[in-house]
Amino acid sequence: MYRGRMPRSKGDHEARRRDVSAAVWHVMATRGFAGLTLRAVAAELGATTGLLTHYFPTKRALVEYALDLLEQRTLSRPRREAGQGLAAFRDALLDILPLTPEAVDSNRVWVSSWDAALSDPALSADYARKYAQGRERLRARVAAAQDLGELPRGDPAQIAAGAQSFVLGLVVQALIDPATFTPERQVELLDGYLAALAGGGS
Amino acid sequence: MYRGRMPRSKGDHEARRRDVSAAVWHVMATRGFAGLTLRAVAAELGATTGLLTHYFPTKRALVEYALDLLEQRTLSRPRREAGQGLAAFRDALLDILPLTPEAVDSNRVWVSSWDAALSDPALSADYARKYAQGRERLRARVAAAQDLGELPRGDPAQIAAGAQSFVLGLVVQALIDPATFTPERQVELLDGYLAALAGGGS
DNA sequence: ACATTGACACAACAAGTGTTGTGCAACAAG
DNA sequence: CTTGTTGCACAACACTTGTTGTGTCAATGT
Repeated sequence: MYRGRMPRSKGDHEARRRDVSAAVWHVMATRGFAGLTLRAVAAELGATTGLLTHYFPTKRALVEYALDLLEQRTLSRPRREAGQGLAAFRDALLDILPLTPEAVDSNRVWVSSWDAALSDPALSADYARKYAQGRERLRARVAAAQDLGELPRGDPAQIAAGAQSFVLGLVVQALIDPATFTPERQVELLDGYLAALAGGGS
Repeated sequence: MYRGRMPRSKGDHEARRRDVSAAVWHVMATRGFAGLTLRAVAAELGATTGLLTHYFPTKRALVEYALDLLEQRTLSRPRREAGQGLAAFRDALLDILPLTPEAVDSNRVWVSSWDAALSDPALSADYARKYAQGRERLRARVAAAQDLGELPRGDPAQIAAGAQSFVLGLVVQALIDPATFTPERQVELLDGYLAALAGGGS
């Protein structure tokens, strides 16, 4: 006996894949990477596992697609771009922090996936590449700020790497202890860091 | 038919529990939290799952014991204590970084457990508490450095929180991309950070 | 109107999981 | 030597997991 819901019309294959991926995203954000099971995703979607295997041959393919989509969405999200030089550098760092609920979810997924990434050399290398790209973007902004005289001279790549570490650690702290690391506190800490970089005023 | 190995003599119950926990530790460091299975631990130990259930009623108890032991061992490990003031602050931060293979393993286990911690409010609160303790210890060292005039005035708690974020992010980067973030590079980045804190010299 | 095809539900599968129970060996106490 | 007790192997358990196959509905092309 068939008691399924009305299926989608044809032709929106890719759109449906994104729907599925969104469900994956939500399950990961709430239950963590370890709690990411096909049946949980299906339940989140109000469907069965048959739907999932229809759109993705294997679980790994599903997760990879979801992570790629997350990265792509992260890259194309609306960014702050209020200023130039040091302000632009600050904006880029603020964009990483979990200051909004959506950003919290994204970072949550991110951190959760580290466990799997550290056990899988291929994934690990992929992550290393993505972080290196992020560092390169930061480096360009550091150099621009230096040209404007807003940051002291010094290897911009090293400054970028340090700033990336700083916000990355801040992300982790904010996720684990959101009560202490409120959005205001995060911004405060970041500004303190930038002030120290700029030259040590109080 | 019984073909078991020679069992230990009696009375070393707690010692055997630590052996088991060491195996847990190793499995977590190599296969990640997701790969931590009772049979994997048993195999690592050259035993069966029956041994594990003999010493621990449930898997959760086993993991909790292993994590507690990790924390305890981390707290009681030999620490650098070369100097005072800013040097002591630096030493405390260096102690966190994965500069040695053992420290890499410890941090590896740590990062792996974040996934589970973020999905479990109780664990999450526990981690938040531990991090807060670490911050408090750092705060004391910051204050001491300020008293010596080696660090400029400013809220020592905020400086400690920032430094903790910095090293924490550096830990993650070093684990994911050890080729880029070699021990020397890590120390270099940390010293750059401290130099910026101290007042912005190149 | 009919055939085809895409979109799923549903059930079953093998493999792996944590857990439980039974039983044997070695030690310790009487 | 007997008798308990500890330390563990071994096997079976109920369950969850990813995966596969089959069947049925709705949409589409002809």
